[in-house]
Amino acid sequence: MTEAETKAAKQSKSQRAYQWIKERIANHQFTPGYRLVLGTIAAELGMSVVPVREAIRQLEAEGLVTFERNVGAHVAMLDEDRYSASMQALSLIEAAAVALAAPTLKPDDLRRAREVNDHMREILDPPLGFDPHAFTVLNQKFHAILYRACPNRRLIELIEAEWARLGNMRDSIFAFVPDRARESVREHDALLDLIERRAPAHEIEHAMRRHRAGTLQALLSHTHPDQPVRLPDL
Amino acid sequence: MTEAETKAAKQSKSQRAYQWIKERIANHQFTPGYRLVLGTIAAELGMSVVPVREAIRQLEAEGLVTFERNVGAHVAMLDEDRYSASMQALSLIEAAAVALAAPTLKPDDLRRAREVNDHMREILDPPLGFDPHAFTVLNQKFHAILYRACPNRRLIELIEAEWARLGNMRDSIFAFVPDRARESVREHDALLDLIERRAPAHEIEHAMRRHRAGTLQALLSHTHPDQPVRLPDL
DNA sequence: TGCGCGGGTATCGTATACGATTTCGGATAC
DNA sequence: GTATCCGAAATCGTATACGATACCCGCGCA
Repeated sequence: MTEAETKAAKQSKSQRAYQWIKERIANHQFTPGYRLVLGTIAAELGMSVVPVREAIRQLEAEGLVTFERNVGAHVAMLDEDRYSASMQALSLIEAAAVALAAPTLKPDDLRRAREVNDHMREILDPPLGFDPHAFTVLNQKFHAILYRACPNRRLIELIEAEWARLGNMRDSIFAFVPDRARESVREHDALLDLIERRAPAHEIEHAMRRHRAGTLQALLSHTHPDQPVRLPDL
Repeated sequence: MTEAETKAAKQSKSQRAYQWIKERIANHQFTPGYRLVLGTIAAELGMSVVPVREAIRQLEAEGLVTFERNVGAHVAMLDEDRYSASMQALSLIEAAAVALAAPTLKPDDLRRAREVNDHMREILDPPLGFDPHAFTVLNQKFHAILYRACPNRRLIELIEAEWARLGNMRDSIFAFVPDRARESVREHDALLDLIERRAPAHEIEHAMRRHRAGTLQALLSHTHPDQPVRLPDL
């Protein structure tokens, strides 16, 4: 038995189910609204329904899954209002985290962030067409470098939980609004400049809020081209 | 069968267990570190262990309970660092929520908030000694009036989840540091003034952050009188 | 043709049962 | 007297079983 197998065996089945389902949701193998049938999942994982139910309860508490008595579980579907609210919450929390992280960021972190952002810039105009998924992955990486340096662990947890909640739709934005990608890269540069020159925390926080809000705004104006700006901003 | 009973019967046992345990934690009937034995709770509630396990898993996901494989569940115990981090997160999120809520607060809301705060001031110097618990209840009420008006529902959810997480220790602060209560009442007044005169959002947000941070600071200096200020503030 | 109505099936909710793991106390050796 | 080991008791983890509920579909009736 390998080390990995030993470790896996040590994990409870309910934990395995939890991770398995969460992974599929993150992957988009289970898309919003998808029905999670206890028996089917249990069979697929070679376990009984009990651990699967527990896993689903946990996911429900995290907001990734909705659960209805005597009906079943579905991958959570965020309507537009909820999505906007969640995105704004993420924006506010992440901005604070990055502002707190800024003074502790090492030159090496900044260098890595710049590398990622340069890579993002490079794939903006590729020979074979823009790849929104690749861009999104890099974008996430860029943000993570910044907020993960935050000394407040709880904020990091909250950011990542919210990030997971938004999961699905979040990724599609650069597919819908490729112009926003270009703008994002510029804003990333500006943000790194602010951090590098040790700008005051409130400036960094503000820049970060505007950056996230801009992305949300872009998505909203795309889905409702007729409606005016309506972000209740801070 | 009464209406209430019908409704109760319609709820799943796992939901009842969830609420029952959560209530006890909020009550301090189950204090941090208290061991939650599945069988005992199940017997007390007249159900089997399965629903109780589910309930505990949900509470674990919310951070109110810790769970260790093959060992059992305990009411979550926050060490000081975690507590500070969580409190700071609450401070940041609530400040944003109140800043967003401020423009929408009706004169009636403000009047109610003032009433609560006046009540808090009254019980600062009572004939029979200061009652920190009563003060805490009013304090919570005061804060809730403000942040509940926030148009962003998700922020409200996050605030209340964090509030529940902090639950236990949070309440004891005014018992430890009664002077902070006096200061709190003054800050509440100042905050209401800002809101009433429609101060810019960032001023309200800042005042709110300082208010919460001040309370945390008071608690920290109380538990470590020798140590200097060390709040990584925004 | 359209609309209830009833029954069958899929799925959920929970109890019970039992093997697995940890914990704790006592016996034994030093 | 202290440390260590062993076994019993407590508790956890999960499978299985079965009643309860909701959903689907076809039938009868208007």
